[in-house]
Amino acid sequence: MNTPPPANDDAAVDLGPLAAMLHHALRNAQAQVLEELQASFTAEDMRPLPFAILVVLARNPGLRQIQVGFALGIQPTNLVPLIDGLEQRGLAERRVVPGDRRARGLFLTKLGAETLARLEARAAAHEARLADRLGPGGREQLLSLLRRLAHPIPD
Amino acid sequence: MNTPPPANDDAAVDLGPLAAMLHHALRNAQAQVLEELQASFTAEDMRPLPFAILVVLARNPGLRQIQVGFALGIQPTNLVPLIDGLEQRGLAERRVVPGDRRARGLFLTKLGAETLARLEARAAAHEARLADRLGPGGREQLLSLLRRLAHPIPD
DNA sequence: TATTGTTATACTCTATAACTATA
DNA sequence: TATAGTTATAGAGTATAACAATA
Repeated sequence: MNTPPPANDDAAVDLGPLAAMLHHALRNAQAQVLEELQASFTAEDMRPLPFAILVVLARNPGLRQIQVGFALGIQPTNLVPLIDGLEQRGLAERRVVPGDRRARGLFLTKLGAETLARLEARAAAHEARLADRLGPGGREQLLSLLRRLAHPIPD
Repeated sequence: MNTPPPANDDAAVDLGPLAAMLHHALRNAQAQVLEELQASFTAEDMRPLPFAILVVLARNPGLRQIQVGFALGIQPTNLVPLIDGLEQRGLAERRVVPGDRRARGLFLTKLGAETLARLEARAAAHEARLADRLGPGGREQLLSLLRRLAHPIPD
């Protein structure tokens, strides 16, 4: 994204209630963090969304597409081209599931596992940089608050 | 978005490092908050991005497109169809700027100001709901942490 | 009848390149 | 030569409807 006010202008624009809206703050923070993570992935020609799929496949080999989609908030229909891409690059593969001929079990290839190891190292380094920016305890507190927002909570 | 794990499944999927990544938490929280804000805007047939433009125009009448884009992190080229939409709906208008015949000053119409008032009320109500979910002081703390993420900070 | 995966399609948001009319 | 706005275009990401194969 065209990251917003790098806080350097003189004749500042009055943002009114936007300045105090969580939606606005989330949008800006997410855009910045996404851009940084993407930048740290360019050397591997990878993006955050397919990376997330690789992470899930590594921990849950044989998972079906519908389950992967559910875990990551991706609709089955939108998952198809993402899996296609990973398969074409030789990072993941679809295999038939013994008991159910409709389903496809998803697996990381050897290349996929090796690539993922490098990607996770890059992601961890980025996360450490973010933690630095947030100060002691800031990251954990932020994660906790974000999780409360993510779940509507039947209160 | 297809909001992810509503925390009700039994055979949970292992998300590995994703579960502790700020990018992932931001994505989920942003998707949920965006969806809620959009839902609260549907009665006015409005979306968060053009709403943000209306807010800025209300506080900064006569602002040029390039300045609006800079304030909101929208490229001039992507702003054009957004302003077109607001203009076609009679909510905002482009006027010639006295000193510079290249530029366009942006203004809210009367209808735009009236519509915005209703939208801001809806946005404020949503914000209050989010604050409830975050507990005492949670919202302010979250805003502070998010702002630290949004600015790379030349440290 | 329901489920898994798929195709087709559309809309929103963001991105780059190149153009116009001014300055 | 640079700037404000614009057009054209492309790529992600997300959304719905409908279908084939299978359960």
